[in-house]
Amino acid sequence: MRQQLTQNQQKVLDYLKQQVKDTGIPPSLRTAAAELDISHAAVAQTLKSLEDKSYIRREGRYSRTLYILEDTGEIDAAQRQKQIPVIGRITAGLPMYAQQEWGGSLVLDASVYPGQNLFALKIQGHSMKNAGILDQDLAICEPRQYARDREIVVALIHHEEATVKRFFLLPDGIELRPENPDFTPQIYGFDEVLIQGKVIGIVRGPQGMEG
Amino acid sequence: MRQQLTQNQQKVLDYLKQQVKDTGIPPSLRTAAAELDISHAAVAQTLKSLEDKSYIRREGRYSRTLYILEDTGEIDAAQRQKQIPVIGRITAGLPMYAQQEWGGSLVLDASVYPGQNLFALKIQGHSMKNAGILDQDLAICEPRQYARDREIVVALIHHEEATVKRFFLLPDGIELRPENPDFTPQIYGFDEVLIQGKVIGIVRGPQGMEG
DNA sequence: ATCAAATGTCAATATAAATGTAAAGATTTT
DNA sequence: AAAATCTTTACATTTATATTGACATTTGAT
Repeated sequence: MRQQLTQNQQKVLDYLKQQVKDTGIPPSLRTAAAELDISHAAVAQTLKSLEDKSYIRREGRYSRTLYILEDTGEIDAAQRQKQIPVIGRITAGLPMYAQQEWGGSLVLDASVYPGQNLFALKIQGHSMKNAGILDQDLAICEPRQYARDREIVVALIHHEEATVKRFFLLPDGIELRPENPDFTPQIYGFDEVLIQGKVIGIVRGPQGMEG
Repeated sequence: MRQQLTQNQQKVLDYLKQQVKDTGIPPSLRTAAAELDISHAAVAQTLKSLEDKSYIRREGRYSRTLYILEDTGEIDAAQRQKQIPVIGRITAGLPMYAQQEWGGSLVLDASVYPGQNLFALKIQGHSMKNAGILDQDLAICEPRQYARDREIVVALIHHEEATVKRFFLLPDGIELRPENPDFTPQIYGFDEVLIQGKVIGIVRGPQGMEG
């Protein structure tokens, strides 16, 4: 939902719309200023406000182009919102119970991530780098007690160490394979690994983009 | 556990929540006062009580920001949600902001992605694989006409081709470097490249996890 | 290509409107 | 009695609006 406009901002926007409709091109600052009976710099400031509020868009530093954005009328945002818990960080050695600790919650788009009882897990380490999963990413997970071959899963090893790896079913056990040549695949017996969920997505924020 | 609210405090809090849900921003004291049919100072006093009981949080001495808190102490999900447009294809000639090119919108967590006028761009291809950016990912971008060295940016080449690459400023031009040995860095003159934004995050859905 | 005109930007400053704060005291609720 | 609520009024701060002038860039005519 766009922020509401002040009276003045609405007036300027109306004028812009009218001009574009009449002449096909937006007016210059000084033309608009003369018409609205204010200074050109005042117009520039109001345009800045309009852009901040997403009613118009401009580009370049000295470009004269200006686009008027229509309301997309997308009223379904509230319905598409989904809130999921972020499970506390997974440090090797910590028992799973400790991971129930509150790591906050995350709002995401329900149309991108369908499913119920999803949870998020903060990735620690670079073992899945080649699968496009980096340190500090949030892995969006769907709870699951089983896994299919080649799926990326959250697995609990020896009931204490949780990890995100690619899953392979072997005749006599389970292989958890990292996606990074610096790490080696590990093979476990069926009773050593508990599948906790399947990774269905990734959310990476600004901090994660800096590495 | 938070202290219980009085009837009046609950009423004011409900009103605040409704406003945030409807308009996206909390009302001013006097707007709320008019709506609740009391004086603005009365509203201020109730807000004080609500803050003491940790149902809301405000900051600064004269700041207008107000956060509605969940019982976990986090900012309310409705207030954290942000809707941004998804840029579909970038077609020759047309600017990104030509609304017809929008491919819908995306809901995301404002506390993860701060900033105004963010937009999302669907990644095409594997050229940024080693930066953890895969085909079909949604790159969350902050609009910017410039870039600093080593930042990952959205660049428009020859006014028609939009691409996501790592940016390097050379003495006599711009290098756009892929993060994938199968691709080669490209060097352009200053007038061949338009920076459109900086990539501040990634959202990957279930489809993107299958490759 | 060159140059003048038109245009957009920026900074400093000023003013008005909107908004938040505080104090003092009255009324109501618990 | 104590706490919560309310009103009025004065004041402080922020935000929106406006002006002026110097400057950078683009446009268009020559």
